[in-house]
Amino acid sequence: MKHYTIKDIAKKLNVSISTVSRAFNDKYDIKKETKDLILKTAEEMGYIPNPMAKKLSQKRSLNIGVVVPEFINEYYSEIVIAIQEFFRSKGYQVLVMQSDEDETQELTNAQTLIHNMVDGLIVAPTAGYKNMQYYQSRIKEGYPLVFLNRIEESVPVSKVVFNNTKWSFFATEHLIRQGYQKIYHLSGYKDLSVTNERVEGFKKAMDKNNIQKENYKIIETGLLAEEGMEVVEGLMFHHDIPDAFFCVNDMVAIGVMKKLKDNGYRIPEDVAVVGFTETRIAKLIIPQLTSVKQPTFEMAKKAGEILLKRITNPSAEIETQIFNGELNVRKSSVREVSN
Amino acid sequence: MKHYTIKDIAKKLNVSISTVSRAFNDKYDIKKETKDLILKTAEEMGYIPNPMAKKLSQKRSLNIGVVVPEFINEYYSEIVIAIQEFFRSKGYQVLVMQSDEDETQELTNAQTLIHNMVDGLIVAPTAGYKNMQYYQSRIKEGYPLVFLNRIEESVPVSKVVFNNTKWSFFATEHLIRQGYQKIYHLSGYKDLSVTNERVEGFKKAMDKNNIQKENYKIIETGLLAEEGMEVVEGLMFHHDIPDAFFCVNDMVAIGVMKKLKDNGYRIPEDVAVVGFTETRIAKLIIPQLTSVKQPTFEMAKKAGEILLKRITNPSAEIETQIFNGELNVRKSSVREVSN
DNA sequence: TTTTTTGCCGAAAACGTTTCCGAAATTAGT
DNA sequence: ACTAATTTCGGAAACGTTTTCGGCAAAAAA
Repeated sequence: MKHYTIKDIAKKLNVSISTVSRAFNDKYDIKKETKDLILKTAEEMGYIPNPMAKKLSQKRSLNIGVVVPEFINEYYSEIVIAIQEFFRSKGYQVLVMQSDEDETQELTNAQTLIHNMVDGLIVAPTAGYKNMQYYQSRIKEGYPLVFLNRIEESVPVSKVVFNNTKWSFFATEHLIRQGYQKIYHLSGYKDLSVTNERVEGFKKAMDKNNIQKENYKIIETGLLAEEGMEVVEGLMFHHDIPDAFFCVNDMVAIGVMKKLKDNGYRIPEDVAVVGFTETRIAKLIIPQLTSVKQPTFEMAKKAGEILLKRITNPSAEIETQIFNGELNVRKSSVREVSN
Repeated sequence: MKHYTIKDIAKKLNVSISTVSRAFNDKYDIKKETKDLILKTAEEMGYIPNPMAKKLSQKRSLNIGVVVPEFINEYYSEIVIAIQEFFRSKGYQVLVMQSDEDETQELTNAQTLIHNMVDGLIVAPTAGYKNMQYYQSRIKEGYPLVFLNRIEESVPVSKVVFNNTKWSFFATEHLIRQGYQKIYHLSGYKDLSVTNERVEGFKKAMDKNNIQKENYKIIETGLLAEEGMEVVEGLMFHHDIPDAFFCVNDMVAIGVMKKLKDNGYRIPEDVAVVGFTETRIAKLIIPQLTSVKQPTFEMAKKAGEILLKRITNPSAEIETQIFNGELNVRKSSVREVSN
């Protein structure tokens, strides 16, 4: 009922508040018996330390901030869950804020968390990178910060990223090997590092296989299924449906598949579709969707580890971790009758 | 760089710290000019008030806690986003924690948030309700608390819920009207209020339409697609595939559809499938999935409103809000050729 | 002019901890 | 038994705010 404080315990036991404080933070000199006594009666009284006071005097909050662009697509949900799991075991609490793919919101989120004295921050930036100057300043002040997944090269900060170029390349080459000639890449927002990298991988595969420029296209879209559908609609109007679509994510791929099937195209016989950043739905849709799986859990955990290292040891050096994934080939992109 | 405090400003301007404090919280007597001067120089110095100190002395945090069972299914993601949006405009920050459908974790989450002095808490309980005693105690202490969506009847607390019984009834009747005779309900976890309510609605529809007990079944599952698939597999083994499946959510429905289609069943000609708590994928899958749409956004906002009212006016009375949705009929459950 | 009100502000206590510093009590060393 | 070292503890400052109380001017009322 009433919130007891350290003072109440001290009064009750006729000891000083410093002694009581010592009992809880066992790094100080205190007789074992008095410590036990204090802890016991504190327990009995139902004492709960006030975290605000603790943070105020300790200058740390045991809180970690996470800023993600969204968590409506399961990718960032998984990331957040993994980060929470990691930090929970270390005694930290993870506060999550989402930016709704809006740069201004992202800045507000980061500021709010920092002003709330989170001990460190993991940020998956949204497109645009207008906030880099702000992050730069925090970094200069020594604020523990780790960037995740969407990265501005110029900022000297620890980063955890996926090797988009490489796996985009693999996914594209897979399509080429299957015999699909004309391949269009639906590329997500531009100005986004992941997008640019995937475009790069796509182009590389085209170059390496000597596919001429008139036989591929890069079409900018968003991350939603509807946007994939719109693109296909536009292409149908111009009688310009290619042999294969390589999409920025599964949702767009599913939109593409939907529109194609609605219009009588057979997948994969007529048109192949490949996604990226595999989600659970890839295995459930018919035909099953080929996609690149990212090691979401491991990436999130690594980001946590780097941040924690940086928090406990302020002079820990900046590190960049690049992760690889796997291409899960499924029916949506194989011409032969196989799995 | 250096974090300035209220003292620094006071010293610089030769005023007292109380005057500076007054300048920021304009409810106190202070001359307009000095206030402006203080605010201006504070701005120049890049002063940021320390939230911990503020919370410590004000006894409130301007933080709101939200505990959800998971946010991997887009339902709770949307809920959280809507709650954040609501509170952000009121100057509150929303801290999110997820319980991974685990009661112990849920308790830890709620405790963590409360110990961190969130001004109020919105909880969507996980199955089991073992933590009700804890919540009871908080409520007795006057802690602002709103329950969302999964409710224990016995606890006297403000609640925001969806009318599961009613819409489960409607969805089931829709199947009956379409001429499907034998209908199985895949019901999610037992012990969960939403599950029980939907089962109730399902049974009501059966009763009202005089469908005999041997022509329907209620099968307990989880919330994942895989579990829907397993059920179908089991039923196929016993040559017991019904005319229609009414599923606890879209993911299970999709699992069911997948397994059925893989085994040559046509949907909806041979078997109909209906989901619940509509997600984006419902429109994208083929055939499109009939599902019950919940007013996620409005429900979340209402929960926020009730909580805020309770925070600003501690004697605000308990209220229960029951929401209705809509049944979006799509191809997966209509026999006639229509849209 | 004297008294009362008003406007503005400073001093200081309070919020609940941690932690430095020194003192008392105990133990060890000779 | 006397000094030295060690253990254990209390006092008090500090963290950065808010807020109560009261004081002193200036303005208003008498």
